[in-house]
Amino acid sequence: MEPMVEIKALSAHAGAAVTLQGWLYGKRSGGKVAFLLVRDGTGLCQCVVEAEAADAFARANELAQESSLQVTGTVRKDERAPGGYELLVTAVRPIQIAKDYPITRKAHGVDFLMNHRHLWFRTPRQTAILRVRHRLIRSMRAFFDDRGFTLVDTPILSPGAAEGAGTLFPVDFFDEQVYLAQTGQLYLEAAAMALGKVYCFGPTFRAEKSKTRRHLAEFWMIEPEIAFAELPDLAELAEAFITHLVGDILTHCRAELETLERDMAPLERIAPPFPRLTYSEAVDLLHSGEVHERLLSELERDRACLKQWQADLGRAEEERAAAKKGWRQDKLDRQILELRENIRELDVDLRNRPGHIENARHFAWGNDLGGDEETILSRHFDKPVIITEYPKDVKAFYMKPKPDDPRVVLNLDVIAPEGYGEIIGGSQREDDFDALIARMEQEQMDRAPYEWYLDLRRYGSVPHGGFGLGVERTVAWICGLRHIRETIPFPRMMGRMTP
RNA sequence: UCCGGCGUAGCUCAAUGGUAGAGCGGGUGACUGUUAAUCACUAGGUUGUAGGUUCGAGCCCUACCGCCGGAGCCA
Repeated sequence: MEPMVEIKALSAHAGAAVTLQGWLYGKRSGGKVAFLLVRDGTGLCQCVVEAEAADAFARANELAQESSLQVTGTVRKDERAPGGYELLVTAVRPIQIAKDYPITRKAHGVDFLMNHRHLWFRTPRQTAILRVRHRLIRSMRAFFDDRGFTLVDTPILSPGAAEGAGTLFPVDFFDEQVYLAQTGQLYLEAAAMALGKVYCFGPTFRAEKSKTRRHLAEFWMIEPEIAFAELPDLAELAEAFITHLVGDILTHCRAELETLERDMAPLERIAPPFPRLTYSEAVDLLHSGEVHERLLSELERDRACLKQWQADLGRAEEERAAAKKGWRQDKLDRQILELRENIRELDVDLRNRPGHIENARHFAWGNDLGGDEETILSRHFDKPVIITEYPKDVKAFYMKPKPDDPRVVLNLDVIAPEGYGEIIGGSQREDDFDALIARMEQEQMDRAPYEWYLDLRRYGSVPHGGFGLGVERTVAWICGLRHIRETIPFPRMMGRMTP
């Protein structure tokens, strides 16, 4: 038999007879010629079956969308073929004939697609996202591996613990109530005292009842932890880390980003130094006339934009009504759907916006920065923003207060550009035994389960810290996705457990 | 938990309170270098559920269920 070839390698076999195996992505057929669009996970290839190849032609006509098959033929360069190469078919071998494949090559709604997630990710857009995710994870691990970090796996089952117990998933562990981990951090601190620089990478679980485009109940997080590191070291590491990730995706996943129609210009700008401001400076910025003016002018601009879109929609609908059947109508349908969705979204946004602007202007020092504030701050810059030194009261017990201003802690958040929200959260940890237990008492925490953790402060405590980066939010940002649910093969979120 | 929006054919959507429709997909046939092909024919419905108002409800009212995304919380 002819050599089995992957579609991505077709160009190296021009003129040769080869066999492809894969699935039928689409088909156009007629009396004298059939075009099979075959995908194999590495690419798409148009396979031309002419009626003279009678057996192949007959079999080609039996195939429906997503049937599995092998096709043999001669590779040839052709301008008209997507990808530039096509296969002139001599034999078609169906493996299994699919019937009534539910996802057609037309528009579908989110709920329908989510219910068919197991099939949905066969489409070019979804496979592009999954490839970016893969490359991103590989880049993340390479970044730490190349800098002398050791991967340490932390447990997924963890004893209750006090911190935000309300947001954990309870699990029955031999009649004992334990929880799914929401971070590996405490264990990682122990590992850092053994190995110096460590990281963990794994799933993490949050039972927050959040149904937004930024939330998953189960997501993946990579967390470095470093002995002898202070807040500025962490900020520098986070900056280098993100720069590395974006650069790596831009070099290795251009085709995928093009498939996703991601505007790459904002990504090309990602380079050190990132803007850094303290929480207090961020609050001042929110209060500033400069920001207020900008928000108001953006509001005006977006209102004009809404009107423009509504006009576009009206025009498209008129044109749709007048259009003849066929691809022209099809294209208009797509435009209309997209416009409607954008309009609905912007309309809601515009109605909420004046309130947000007022909230920002009167934001009180001491509150945690919410999604709106983050968005406002991130829109003020065109790179990720590092915000440090939040009020102690809104942060976790293990964060080290700033020596000369104990109202705040030595923490950092990194806010992604373009409104994608917080992608990194971390801190320098409290390394002093007495200060740590004082804080735990303040929070009325039960000390017993933490004795092992306190040992780290008893035996050779050193300044240290780390952060966690959310994989899915980072994928969503880099790919420019509207929703985080597309960034993970099988999303787990409130109200969604299948498939 | 709160706020807002939406539930009509397998899918995406139409339908002044007055005979439930289109496109796609499925089926049958025709046609051919097609690009989410095209043309003709065809099958396909308890309008989310339960009440109510009305001569008459897909449309109005009430409750519930489901979905969407925003707040809170967070990566």
